Amino acid sequence: MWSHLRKSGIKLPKITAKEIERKIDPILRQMEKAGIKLDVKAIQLLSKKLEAKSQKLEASIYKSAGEKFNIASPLQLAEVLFEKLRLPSEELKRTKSGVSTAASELKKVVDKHEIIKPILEYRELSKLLSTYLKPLPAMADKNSRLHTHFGQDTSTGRLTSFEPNLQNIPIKGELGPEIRRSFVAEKGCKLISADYSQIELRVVSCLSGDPAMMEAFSTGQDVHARTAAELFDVEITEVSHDQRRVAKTVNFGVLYGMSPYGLSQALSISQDEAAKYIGRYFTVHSGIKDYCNRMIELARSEGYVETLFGFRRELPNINSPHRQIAEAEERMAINTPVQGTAAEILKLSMIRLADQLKVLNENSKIKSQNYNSKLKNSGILNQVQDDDPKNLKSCYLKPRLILTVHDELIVEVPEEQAKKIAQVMKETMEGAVKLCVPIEVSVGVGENWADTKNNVA
DNA sequence: ACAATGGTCC
DNA sequence: ACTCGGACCATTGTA
Repeated sequence: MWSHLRKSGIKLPKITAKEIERKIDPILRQMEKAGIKLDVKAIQLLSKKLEAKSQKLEASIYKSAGEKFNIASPLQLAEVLFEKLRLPSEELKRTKSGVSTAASELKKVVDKHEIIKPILEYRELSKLLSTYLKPLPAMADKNSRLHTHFGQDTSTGRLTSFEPNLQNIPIKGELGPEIRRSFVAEKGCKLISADYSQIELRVVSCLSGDPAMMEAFSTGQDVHARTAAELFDVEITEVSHDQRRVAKTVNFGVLYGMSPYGLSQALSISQDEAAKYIGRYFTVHSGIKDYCNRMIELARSEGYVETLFGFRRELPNINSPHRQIAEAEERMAINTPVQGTAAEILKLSMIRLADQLKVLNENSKIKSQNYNSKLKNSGILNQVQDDDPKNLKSCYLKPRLILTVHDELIVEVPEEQAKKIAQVMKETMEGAVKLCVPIEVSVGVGENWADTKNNVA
């Protein structure tokens, strides 16, 4: 499907999607076994703090409402807000059971009543408490490590994480970093996080061959700023925060097969205005537009689309007479090759990195003698990671992959090796595939997951 | 046990 | 009326 790209500066490892799946499997099992350490004390402290705050909010909500009710029930909440308190609901979305109480809707009436703000805040805290703060400590093993399970059966080739899902740990807001601070490195070790910068946009620029977008990446521009410059017809240096935000949303929208409605919702603007942006975007980026049309046509005639490495997704309903069903699959036809190829690049980099780490371990000058003294000094003989206590020596202070979050890899390494391995990760990931544009990876080292984001290695 | 609703991540 | 890709999980409320 992509053989025509071979002449466009792209160079691919001789490997198929199936082989990638086969090779990634033992790596995933090793990562599951290794797990990631949770600072149980810290997370329980945070939990207590937020619980107290949550109760105060609860009381304040009951007071504003003039009655007690179940805030977690959309049904009861809607009744209180839109019947008892008579808040205007005309502008808000409906669900099957009545007016939607989704945060995106409640925000529209936040100025109409004092009760809305505490509700939104209460919701946020409830979410964090019930999904992360309370359950995670209970799932940690005797060494405080969390062992997720990685799944490989998705429609685009992405990996999943479950029981617990460690791919949706909060990062946004004030509390996100607080929570991520509880994901820590073992004593004497560091976490290194390396993530691909705008990998999906780079992939689509390459799959489409769109000259403007390729140029943006090839010359190291801020791609969202550039898009903003194009959309608003200003110099790239004169782009405002807001213009860049809009452009960023449009860029993401492209990957999802955006419609004027979807974009209007995402940006809280009118559909007309959204349609203007889309029109302008596709005028400047006709290569992207052609890509979208090509994928839809391909799916219509062949019944499937493929990623760069040949992962196939069937789209049996793309010729459905039901517009809504057909259009949904059209968006999949656009998105799957992009998301799927990005996933393959990440998996390829995992395979390469696992090899690199193995070599590094075998050549390591830190031999068993040093291990022994290190172990004694650090006093952690009884809290290391491997299931088999007899293997303690060989696995402590051994760099290993422990987590992946779609465009990010996290390893845990002895601190004295952190700098070196951070560099290895960056090079390995950036060189995993040669696209027609450069691939950039940012790396950070820290004692915990949050700190890896502040520290450029 | 299951659908609906809502929310977290990339 | 509906509408932007891919996941997992908690809670409510009904069957």
